[in-house]
Amino acid sequence: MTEQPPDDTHTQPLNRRATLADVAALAGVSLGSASRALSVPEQVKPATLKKVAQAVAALGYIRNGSAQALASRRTRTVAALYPTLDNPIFAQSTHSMQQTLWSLGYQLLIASHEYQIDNEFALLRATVERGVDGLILVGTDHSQEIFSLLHQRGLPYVLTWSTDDSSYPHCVGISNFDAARKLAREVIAKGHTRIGLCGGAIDRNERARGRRLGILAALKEARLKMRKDWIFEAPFSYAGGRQAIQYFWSRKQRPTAILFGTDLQAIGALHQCREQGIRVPDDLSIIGFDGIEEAEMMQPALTTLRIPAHEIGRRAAHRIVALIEGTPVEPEPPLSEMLLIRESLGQVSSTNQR
Amino acid sequence: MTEQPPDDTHTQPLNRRATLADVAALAGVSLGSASRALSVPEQVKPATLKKVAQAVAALGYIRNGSAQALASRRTRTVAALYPTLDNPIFAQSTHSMQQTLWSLGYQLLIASHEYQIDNEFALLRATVERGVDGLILVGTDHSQEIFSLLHQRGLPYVLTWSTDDSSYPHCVGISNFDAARKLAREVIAKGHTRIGLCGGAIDRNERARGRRLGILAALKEARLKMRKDWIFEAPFSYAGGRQAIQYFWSRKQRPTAILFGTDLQAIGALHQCREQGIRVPDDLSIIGFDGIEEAEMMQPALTTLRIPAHEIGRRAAHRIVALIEGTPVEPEPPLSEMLLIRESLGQVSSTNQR
DNA sequence: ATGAAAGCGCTAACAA
DNA sequence: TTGTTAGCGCTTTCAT
Repeated sequence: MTEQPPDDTHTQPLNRRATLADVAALAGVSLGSASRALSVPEQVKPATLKKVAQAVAALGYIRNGSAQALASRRTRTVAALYPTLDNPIFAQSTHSMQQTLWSLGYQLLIASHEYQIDNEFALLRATVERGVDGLILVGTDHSQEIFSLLHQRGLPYVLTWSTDDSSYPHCVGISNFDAARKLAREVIAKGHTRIGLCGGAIDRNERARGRRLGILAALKEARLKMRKDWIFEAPFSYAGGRQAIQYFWSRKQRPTAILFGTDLQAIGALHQCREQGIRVPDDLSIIGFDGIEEAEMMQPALTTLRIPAHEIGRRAAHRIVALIEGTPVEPEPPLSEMLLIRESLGQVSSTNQR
Repeated sequence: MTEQPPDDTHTQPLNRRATLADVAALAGVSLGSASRALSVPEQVKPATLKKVAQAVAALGYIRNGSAQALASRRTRTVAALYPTLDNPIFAQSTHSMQQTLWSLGYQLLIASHEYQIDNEFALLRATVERGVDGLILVGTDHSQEIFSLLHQRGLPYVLTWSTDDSSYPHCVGISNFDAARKLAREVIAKGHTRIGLCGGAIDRNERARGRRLGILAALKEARLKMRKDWIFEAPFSYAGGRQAIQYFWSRKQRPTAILFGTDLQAIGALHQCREQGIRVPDDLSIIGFDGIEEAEMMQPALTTLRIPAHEIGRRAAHRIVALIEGTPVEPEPPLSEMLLIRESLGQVSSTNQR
């Protein structure tokens, strides 16, 4: 009798992690069938399916995603690259994006470069290296390197948040220019003529640029001019807004209204006004941009413009999956923002006509 | 003369994506040397290194992470599983976690189950399948399934946010029980005897549980009793806090102070009080928990307790890498929280002694 | 519907 | 220090 190598497969647990080959062996089918049972069950006979399922359960088998990705050249993962996650407006879109992708059978890989815009390429490179089937980027203004890499690798991508400065058909967002102009017109309609502006860095950020230009356009329409020293640049944070108030209030000439690039800044500004005893909106009107929930909670409540962040997340998710899977998609219809006129924007009265 | 297959390597770009073999060929070295040049450059002669680097640049070569992971069984990726990203306190820790991991050569994969706690296992499974070297979880209270999977796969993990209810040596967080008791003592010290509590669901959430128990302990010490109908459970959101105020103010007996499970709820409550004309802190004191930046911006400013979210992110990142790489680590020293006593907590006066 | 077998692109052990 | 080579665990033709 020939000496047989021991075959423990059916009698005791493996001392190593179960592979698909183990599953196949235990189920008494070939490796190919086991693979198909998991990936394309409709091509497999129910009986086979059942045997495989039992073996999977018995072994506690979990697919090795790396091997699967290597063999199939697909990862079923989409990456979203954000400037930061520290702004509630981005966190909002993340949520619906993840839910939607999950429901479509994809995972979401989230990363952020924290406004170190030069890191964006490094981040993208690392993400591509790790392996993703598609990307969702924030904004339309990215370095040439980035687009080159994307094209060179044939990676589908969706641009989100804005449609400004781009003719790419897969932009899911609003026109920041139009939105900001609309908001500025409201401010002007309240009688303001002395209007300041606090934006963020506009380098590689067409959102900040579009907002600034939209405001300037509205002023121009109304034959108002923007003083150079009433354009202030600050970080996109509460602290940035505080700095802006300190800056404007240290000037000899002060505006009666300030339009901020983000709600985060505007809320910081509101807080700083309280510290300095500046009455809002009597002494100064403050206007945000984004429409985060916190804006409504402030005292006075912040006037702002709501960006449909959840809708952006949802649509971007559907779109990137369509691009990955080659489903035809129409060019994206524009999304619409909503004005939220609240207490922090006041009518100009004799009080602040100095 | 034998017919030779054309060798375009040196003359024209490849029509397919470059592999490490292409790099090696172009550099005139072996596959192994090329691999080492990228992974363990210190083991390679500078001249070789240079040739490989040039070939990489010339071909625009990017490593295939899946293949690398398959061959090496390491992904250099850590996943962090959050309940939600829609709370600024989590977004904060995410930031420092990512920075730290990146600096240590790891990528961060972020996912959240949005308080669908039953999804946590599915999320973990998908994450493990995709391939990660280690995990960072929020909280100590997870299902048995989760710990089983982690142990079965030999995956290192760190538990964050709290040290309550766990003897696991790799917990990076605070004692929610102690912290909440400390906070409640402050409230009692201000003369409050009629104290309400608004927490969140305590199922699979030892943080919510610890906070509730800490408050009850402080009351007991002071020989105060907690009325059953003054314990209200609401979602961890602004809306949840609003509901709580509606609930408490519809009771015949009302508390003079309410302790909330999170700042999000407390801020929603502050807002609802304004809506209903309830004066804070004259009619009611409101106390939060977390110490998010927004707490300070409110009018009145919210009394709360700061959780060192950034520190948690940083330490968890260092720790998980140490566990992955087998570096010895001490058990985690406890982190400390900080009381932030602000306007929303008032002294009890005759006014609210009904 | 299933089986056999050839890779996917890389790492790591081994030999030189 | 470098080259050679055998896998890593899976998918996917191609037969059957």
